[in-house]
Amino acid sequence: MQRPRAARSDQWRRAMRQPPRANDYRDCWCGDLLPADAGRRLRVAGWVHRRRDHGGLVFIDLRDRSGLLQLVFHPESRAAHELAHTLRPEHVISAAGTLRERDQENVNPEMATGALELDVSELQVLARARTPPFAIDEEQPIDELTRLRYRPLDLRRAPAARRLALRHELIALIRRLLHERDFLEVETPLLTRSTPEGARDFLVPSRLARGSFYALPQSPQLFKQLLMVGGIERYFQIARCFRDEDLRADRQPEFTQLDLEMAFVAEEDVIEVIEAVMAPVLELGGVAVAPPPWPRLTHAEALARYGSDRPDLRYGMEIADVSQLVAASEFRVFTAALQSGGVVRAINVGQRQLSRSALEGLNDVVAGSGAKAVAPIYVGAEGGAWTGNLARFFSADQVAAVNDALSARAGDLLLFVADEAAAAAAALAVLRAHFAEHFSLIDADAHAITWVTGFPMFEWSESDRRWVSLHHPFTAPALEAHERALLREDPASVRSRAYDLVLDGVEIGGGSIRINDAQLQREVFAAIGIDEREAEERFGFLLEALAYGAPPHGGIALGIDRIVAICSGSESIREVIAFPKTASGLDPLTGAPAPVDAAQLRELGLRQAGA
RNA sequence: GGGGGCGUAGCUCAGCUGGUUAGAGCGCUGCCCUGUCACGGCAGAGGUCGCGGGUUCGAGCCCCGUCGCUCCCGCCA
Repeated sequence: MQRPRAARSDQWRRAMRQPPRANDYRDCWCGDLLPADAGRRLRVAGWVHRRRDHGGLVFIDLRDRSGLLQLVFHPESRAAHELAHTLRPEHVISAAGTLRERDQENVNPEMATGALELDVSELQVLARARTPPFAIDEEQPIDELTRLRYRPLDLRRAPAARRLALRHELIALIRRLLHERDFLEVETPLLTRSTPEGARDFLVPSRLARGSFYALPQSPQLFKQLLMVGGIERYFQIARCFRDEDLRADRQPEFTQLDLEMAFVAEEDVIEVIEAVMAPVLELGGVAVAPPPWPRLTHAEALARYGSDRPDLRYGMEIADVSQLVAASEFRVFTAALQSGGVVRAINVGQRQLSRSALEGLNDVVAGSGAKAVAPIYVGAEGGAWTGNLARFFSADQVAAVNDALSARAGDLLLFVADEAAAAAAALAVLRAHFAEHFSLIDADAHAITWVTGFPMFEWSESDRRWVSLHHPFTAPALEAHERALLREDPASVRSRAYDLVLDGVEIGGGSIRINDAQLQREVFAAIGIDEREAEERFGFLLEALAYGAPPHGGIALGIDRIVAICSGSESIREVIAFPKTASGLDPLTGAPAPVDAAQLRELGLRQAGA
């Protein structure tokens, strides 16, 4: 097998801003030394990155966070030279000597300090290292389980260190920009009470109140609203959030949000702040998006044109609704779907020839979306007439109208889905994503960001047999005071004042204008089946706070992990979290979660069920 | 909860249609080497083929189960 060439450049490492305080270990960083430093007598410390032992001369590449520096051991410095033979990768050493400029022919142009080397006269081994389970000095991909099991070693590798450094830079910028805009960073409790709506809570048993439990927060939502009532006016937090649900590449049981809330604001105020903060953050992260103001799509528009409420705008193939255009056709699949209240929608895949089996395979591609089938039609060369065995069901006028709606040209492949609106949208969204991937339509450097607004306030939950909040129950409805009866009478018609931020088809944040009136909050609770008593019991503290003069307020939460993942080109947010968990919620490093002593359980008043 | 992919040396992988003693590169150990920078040379060690069961004269390979990793659906306001 061809062995991938190890990265030889350590240029990515950021220059350290100031030298370390000189002590017994070191007085300089490795990676920052310049030719002007040649001649200095200095001491460096770090890990043995690589060793090249010639028997006579010994070369060591020494690594610290700032980068690499070559150490040379000459036989003349006998003690150091002898000790140098015993060095192995990842041993921790401190070395003192004279920094020299290398002879011209010995310069390594691929190394930031490649024109320099430290002529070592004194070597101290601070710690020996076992042979690491994988090489630190290569970029070769290692099985993720192994990396997590040995995460401290993995973090020594350049890609992991680079991602953590980027994460820090982005968060530091966020803090600075929000500080400049008069936001206060306020911490909120991690031990709080369980709330009924939303994700499953992680519970923490109470020792002092036996039989009762804290919950880890799914987000600081309620606390930030209380901070608004408390007159903080502009709050933010880099907040850890916890949700006990099944995991994905972009979901961890604990994750980090930029949580933010503002008083006396409407949608535009929150959006303006986020654009002002996130534009420079994305720029620093190397993600080039259009300058603000960023585009807005309504929820309905996003579903109609892209089939998804988090549309990926990096590629075209917009969906067109052709229901009216084919209603009079002879094609029973279409007309039957329309008669039962469904829709016929299509995308134009462009000049693509797919084999018969590939076309049939599309049915499998959309299978998970609930739609039954995909009907492919090719646009022929002659005047846009359709080819294939479905063509005969459509009149020339119908063909022309559909071609027009899809901007179809000769040779284009059109894909139709006839189904209930939601299933059709989902299927076409899957097809868009499938072809974007399959035909490599997405330029690695291309990014597209958009707001999605105008969400429905509620959606019907078939499993719970009730309306549930699409965003959360504290989101304000887009209703005038005299329209409030709609919350009871026609919940489906009510829009909320929520907004999502979508980058490259990933929901990176969402927020809303909140309810600041206790009575309206009660009515919204009632609409989702939380009666007066339950509302008082679970959310009494919120209702009480709202009753004491709550300013109009709203905010947003942005997924820091997802943002850093996109900025660093990571497939999974695990890559941008120092100590992540596996897809089954385990930490291979610590072994968490783990059983506890019976005594610990007793103290908490807990007993294991069964057994 | 459901579906797909993966699991062979410390790491990354190969292993044909089921057939002799399971291989490679890197790493590791020992020796040699004074200008290397993925140093080089010589020699060597290293395997519960994830685990359990089954089929077979014979299983790394086929079947069943199970565990782990991973992706997706459900779920995640």
